[in-house]
Amino acid sequence: MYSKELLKGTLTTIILKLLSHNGKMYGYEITQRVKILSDDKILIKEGSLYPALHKLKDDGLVKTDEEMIGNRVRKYYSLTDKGKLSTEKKVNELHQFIGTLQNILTDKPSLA
Amino acid sequence: MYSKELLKGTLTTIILKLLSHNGKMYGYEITQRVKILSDDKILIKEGSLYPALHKLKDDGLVKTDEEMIGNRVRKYYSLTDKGKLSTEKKVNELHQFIGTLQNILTDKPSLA
DNA sequence: TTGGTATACATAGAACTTCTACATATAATT
DNA sequence: AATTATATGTAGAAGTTCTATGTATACCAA
Repeated sequence: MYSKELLKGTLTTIILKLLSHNGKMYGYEITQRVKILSDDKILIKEGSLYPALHKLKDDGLVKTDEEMIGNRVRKYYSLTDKGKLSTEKKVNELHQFIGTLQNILTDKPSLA
Repeated sequence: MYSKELLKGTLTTIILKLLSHNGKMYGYEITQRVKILSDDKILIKEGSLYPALHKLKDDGLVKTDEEMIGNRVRKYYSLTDKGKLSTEKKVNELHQFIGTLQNILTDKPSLA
């Protein structure tokens, strides 16, 4: 399990990227997918996930549709067009940030 | 300039790594070094840097010594033994986190 | 049938980091 | 004389994620 602080700033991008890759997902599914992809090192809590999803919806980046699974409602999230554009930008930015971080961790100028 | 949130959780590790690499540095020097290493994309503000440095000192990871430069005091920061151990751990953790992030951004399981 | 675990969504309030904005002061440049 | 760069620092705001809790269904084992 990573230090909690590391995830800050990346959670939204992670969620968007997973939705982009998988079309539509529901909340619990996202937590499980991240758990698997991170080899159990990133465990997203409900208190992190749902506020993040609600904010994405408020911002118009994702939309929801509900399906009945047996007796209960499952809420699927998927990207809007605006969300698709935003995902691309955020993923690019994160890739660049990772590159910059690696420069710093080796203390080499970016130009090298 | 990156979205501000991305830096969260990595600033302390960046500071420690720079101190590890350079022996001793003063605050302003750290901001300038990060500016160069990040190609102007990470601009650490005083309000971020000094609280972070003070916390590192409170936690015993860095120590300070002051030098007179002309009429003014310059405060140099350097790693304690505890700080050196901590730096190694944090840098390793950050490298692993970056690897995990890259897996997620390509949506591949860690084991692959 | 009781208890525990997994699934599934959600909120309130705490904790933490970084930011904006401000304050202070010297040195160098225009 | 005014501005910019150097240099350290604090107060309070903003933002994200976490802990803890609540609700409910489904499944399995004892």
